[in-house]
Amino acid sequence: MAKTDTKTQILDAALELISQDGLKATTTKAIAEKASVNEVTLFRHFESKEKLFLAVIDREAMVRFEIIQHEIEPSGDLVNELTMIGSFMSRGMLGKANFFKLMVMEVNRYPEIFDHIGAVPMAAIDMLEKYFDKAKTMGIVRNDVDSEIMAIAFFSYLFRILVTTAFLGDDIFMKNRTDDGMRQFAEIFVNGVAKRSD
Amino acid sequence: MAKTDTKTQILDAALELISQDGLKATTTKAIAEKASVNEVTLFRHFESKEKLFLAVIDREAMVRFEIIQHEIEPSGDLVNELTMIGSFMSRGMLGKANFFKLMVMEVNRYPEIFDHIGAVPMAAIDMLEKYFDKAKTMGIVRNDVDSEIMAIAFFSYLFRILVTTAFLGDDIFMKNRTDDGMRQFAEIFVNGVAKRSD
DNA sequence: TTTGCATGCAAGTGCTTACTTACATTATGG
DNA sequence: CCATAATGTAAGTAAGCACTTGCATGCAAA
Repeated sequence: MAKTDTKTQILDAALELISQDGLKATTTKAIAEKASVNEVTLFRHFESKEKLFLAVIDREAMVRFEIIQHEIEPSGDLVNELTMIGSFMSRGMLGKANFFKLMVMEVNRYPEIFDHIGAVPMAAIDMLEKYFDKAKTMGIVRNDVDSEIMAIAFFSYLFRILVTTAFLGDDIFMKNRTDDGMRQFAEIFVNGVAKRSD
Repeated sequence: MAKTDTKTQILDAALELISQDGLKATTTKAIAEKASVNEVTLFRHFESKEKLFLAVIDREAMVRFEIIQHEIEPSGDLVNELTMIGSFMSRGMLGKANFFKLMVMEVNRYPEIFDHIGAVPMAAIDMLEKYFDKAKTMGIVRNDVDSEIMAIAFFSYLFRILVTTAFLGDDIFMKNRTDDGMRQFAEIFVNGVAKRSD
């Protein structure tokens, strides 16, 4: 087996187990077993459990989703577009749910993780903010509310899905209605819950 | 020192430390020190670290906030009322942030915790749902969207505050604008972000 | 074939930590 | 003031775990 493959296997196993049980409760023996390698091999590659842990973070933090990078031009149909953006971002973030949980659980003991946790959410909020800014200039979104607040409000719904899925296995509040819920949320977000006078 | 006081001190210390570092990473010695009690006393009261942990959960799960129990009659001013309800619920939940974090971190190893995690959120969502139902009959809220979806959408904003505060120390997204943000969010939630034609 | 490198295997070391035991000390209520 | 219960102190035990060492094995390139 090539060296790089072994390393990858160990990193994968470490990510999965540490995100499940926490760093302290995860043994190097268990990681090695999950990676189908000898425990000694683990130490030969990473020296210590802590360095392995930090290597996991380094590797995962590298992979940004390009997904969120590019900006989106508002088309006019806010509800439809936000439904798609929301579903898209949600899927992207859920792909990193394990890593998110791992960081959040260990940030107390490793404060240097802190900045990584916010990175993806901040990028998502940033993209949404720009989207709303453009929609304002197009005259389809209100001018009297800060775009960042809009972005954070919208993002909060996605964040709830991420957190519940990462920590509890699935969206315990929406259960199996998550997909349908996104459209209904977008509807509320765009038009509000208040009854229109017209 | 009376027996009950000692027990309480140990339970308090255990809650604080375990919610910080996780069960496995928290030592009985550290808990005893924080509680200003001898380590042996801890074992005399709780037999084992695990039983102490479960005792913490039992105690905390007992204290429901009556806060959320009673229903609220919509007054007509949705934005103002939801701002107040949101701030109120948020404060109530933040008072249990440590316990929330503890449960969420250990639920993988102790699945029996699961039901406790959802209890408070479900109660909050339930109350909001009833609130929107009543507001519908009063004709101030749209009838074409499910009240539960509305409740979950609104709750998601509170949930984000809870999670970020519990795990990261404060609301990293809204930073120091949390209070002001609640009103702006309520505004968006009630009236939507779309520009009105009228 | 040979050399070197990655891995496996077996055994062990030293430290931490949950938990115990035996005894001394303090506090409290009758 | 005495009896009893609660707590402190000191020391130790047993187990788990991170990490090491020495050696054998297989594999791939020269």
